[in-house]
Amino acid sequence: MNTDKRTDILKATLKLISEYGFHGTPMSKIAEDAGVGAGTIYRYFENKEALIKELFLELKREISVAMLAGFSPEANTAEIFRLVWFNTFNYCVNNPQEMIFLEQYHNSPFQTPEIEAVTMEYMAPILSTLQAAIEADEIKNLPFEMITAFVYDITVAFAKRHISGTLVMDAANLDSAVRACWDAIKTD
Amino acid sequence: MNTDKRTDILKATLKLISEYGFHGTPMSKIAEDAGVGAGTIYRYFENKEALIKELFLELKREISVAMLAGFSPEANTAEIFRLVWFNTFNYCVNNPQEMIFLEQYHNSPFQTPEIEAVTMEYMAPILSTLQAAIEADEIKNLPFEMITAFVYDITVAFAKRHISGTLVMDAANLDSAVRACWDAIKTD
DNA sequence: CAATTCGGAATGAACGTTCATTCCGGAAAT
DNA sequence: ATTTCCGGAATGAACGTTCATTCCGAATTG
Repeated sequence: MNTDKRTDILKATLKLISEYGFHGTPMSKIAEDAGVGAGTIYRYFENKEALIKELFLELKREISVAMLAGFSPEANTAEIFRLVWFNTFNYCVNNPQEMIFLEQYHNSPFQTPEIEAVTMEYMAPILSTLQAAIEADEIKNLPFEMITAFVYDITVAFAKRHISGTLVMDAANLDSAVRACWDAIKTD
Repeated sequence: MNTDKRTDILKATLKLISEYGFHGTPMSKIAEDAGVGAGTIYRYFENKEALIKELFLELKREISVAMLAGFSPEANTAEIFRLVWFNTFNYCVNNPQEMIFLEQYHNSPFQTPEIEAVTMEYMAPILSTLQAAIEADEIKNLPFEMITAFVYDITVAFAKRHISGTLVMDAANLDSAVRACWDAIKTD
């Protein structure tokens, strides 16, 4: 476990920032939690901002991979939708720290324009499938950025409520939720 | 304009925090921007955290009032939905600083459980109307916290994309968006 | 094989800066 | 005259970052 200090530092950063926020977690605490000296962090990351950004990019890649897990272009469109939707929801619920960090970063004044480009890059594999579904008149002709809202943003909103206990997403509620989102974008 | 220093301080706080974030805006800058001495802030607010919390509560009330503006229980359910949806979207687009601040606060580790209670309190007027629409089988029998996601969370997501230029919400896109959200919750 | 040298990884005390908050002399109001 | 309000310099704690030093395994030497 102590062979890769870089990983230890990233893990500590994720844990602390998801709980205490960016300004609530000093570098000294990160060092302590990671079991390294304060100066050691600067052997792996240029500064605090770079550390946070690298963590963000790593988690963005991780959640994107999770969202598209098991995706195959041949499947039925409705089934693809459910798959990706549940993938997203499950990642958030099973990785609350990661989700909280991502949302915090997303809503912080770091640099918004770059983020969307990264998202698009990771979602590329599914783009042509969506386009085909639109042409086959299975789903409405909506911009990709609008469709993502029904798979990502709203799913994260549900996951947040579930984690905070505001809205318990049991099997019935989950089914209602994914159905509603599908009704939003399907044709008819 | 200078009679109410409290308001000046809140305005400066909103402007600076929406641009630079919580830790990016020192009290000294807020004082400077509000045109008051640094110590004066502490005559109106106990400390920085209290100042930010009061601003949040004030904005939460403001956006809630805006969301329900023009609402009358007698109207058609679909029309009520469109009204509230557009109210929400327009508030966000016309008050980007307020929206950014609210989202930042919402995703910060201040105190999440209390926030939802405040939201519910302000949304109370529309609750019985929603319940009636469910009983009349006009909309699906979904928990209130699920319906809010299709009015608030997803609308904010669209507003964010619109402001950042990722997805220009012209008349056509707006209509598509509100239609999709309505399709999500309406009965077949 | 033992002793010595070497170099980069790791350390954490120290530094300079920034910040939230306090304090107090003076201005304004009553 | 007395009370209330205000400003901004002063304060001290906390922070990110640096850097002189230590540590340690591997390479080199005798």
